Amino acid sequence: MAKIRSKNETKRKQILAAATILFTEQGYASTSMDLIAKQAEVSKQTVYSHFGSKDELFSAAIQHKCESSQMFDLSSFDLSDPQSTLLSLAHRFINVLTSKEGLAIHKVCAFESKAYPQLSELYYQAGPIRITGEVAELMKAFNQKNILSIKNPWHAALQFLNLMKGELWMQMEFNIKDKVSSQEVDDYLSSSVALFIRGYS
Amino acid sequence: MAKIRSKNETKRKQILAAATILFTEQGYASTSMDLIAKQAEVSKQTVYSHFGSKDELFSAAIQHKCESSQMFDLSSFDLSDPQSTLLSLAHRFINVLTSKEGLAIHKVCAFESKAYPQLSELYYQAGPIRITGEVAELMKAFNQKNILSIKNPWHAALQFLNLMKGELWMQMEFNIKDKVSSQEVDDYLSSSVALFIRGYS
DNA sequence: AATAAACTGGACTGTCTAGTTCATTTTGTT
DNA sequence: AACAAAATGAACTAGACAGTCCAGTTTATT
Repeated sequence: MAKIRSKNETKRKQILAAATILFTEQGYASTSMDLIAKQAEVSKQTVYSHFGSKDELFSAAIQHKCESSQMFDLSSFDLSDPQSTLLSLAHRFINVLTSKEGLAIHKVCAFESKAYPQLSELYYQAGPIRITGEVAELMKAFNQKNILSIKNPWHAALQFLNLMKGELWMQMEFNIKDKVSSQEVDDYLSSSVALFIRGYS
Repeated sequence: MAKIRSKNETKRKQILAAATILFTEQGYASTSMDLIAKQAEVSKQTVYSHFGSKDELFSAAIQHKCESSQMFDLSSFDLSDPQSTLLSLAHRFINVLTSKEGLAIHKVCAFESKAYPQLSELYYQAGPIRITGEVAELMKAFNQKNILSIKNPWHAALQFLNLMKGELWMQMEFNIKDKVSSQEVDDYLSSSVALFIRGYS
């Protein structure tokens, strides 16, 4: 007469959601289990019943975040006009990069990389590496159609993405606000796309 | 009959040194005042006598670090051969960037940028902005001597430095080791310098 | 309806830490 | 030598936090 009841999946999700927000916003050390329980509208005991310890919950939260990260879909890109294609890609990349969520998890994983190497590796693979890989595919396509002359698509993808980051990334990383107009960003991206295309013609 | 005695400057330096190491290695929250005192070989009370609180000590440590950061000296560069000049600059930049110290303070300032905006701004100005400014001067010189055609030296400096960062920076940020041989770094830097020069010829 | 597991809320333990207090010792200055 | 400020070390306060315990309540399954 097994009366096996499964734990409430909804509560698990609530806990994970609250933990993800709090951990990425405040980091591991400054986030208490009491606050997570409160934020998740669940008793502390339930938190411990679903996730055994603070460590486990932190890992689960970061992992969850990495798995649910949506990627670019680059299949619909028009290859014939590299200038506008790369410019629109650049804008989309910058948007993802400088989103509140994207920034927060990046910071936490970088900061806790000593204490949780496996987590930062996970994020690294699910985030930066995956995006670079997709852009590298695009670079390969540009090369195959003789639109650009790219010997090493991986390098080209890294170069492109890093070029686009520019100053904006650091400003976001350091929480420095409103010093650059969107006009300035547009100018920077345009000139960087132009540099990239000239360099690979 | 003033018997004014100044506090021991050596001890102040010891405290600051210990605090800088511990704060950058472990972050603000995970570093205790007791440990700092122990590491500095000084009593806890002396720490509080020199620096009023943990906050003040943290600020002083970051500020100290920013002030003592040594910069590039770009005056000795040979402008006539941009390829080799930029390549050697790239290598020096990468070395500074990926040094243990450089990484540690970068991470802490990024992570604590919400709690200590003035400190992250300080670091931002003393580090990234200062370096970019110096490289921008070099770009201006290249342009004035008609060696490269650079309209916006600041943009060009940002582009150059971000290009050079490439994958290595992220690997260091996330503590991912020994996946890239120095040969691979050399290749990446060479091809990036070439891209930059082709783009600005 | 009966049952057992999931959940709640609150109290509790042990540990850690920022900051204080104080009696004692060291040290620079006159 | 005498003085006073600086430094020590150890104990102390007060609060936070991870994790546990428990008595009572809800809820899914049989």
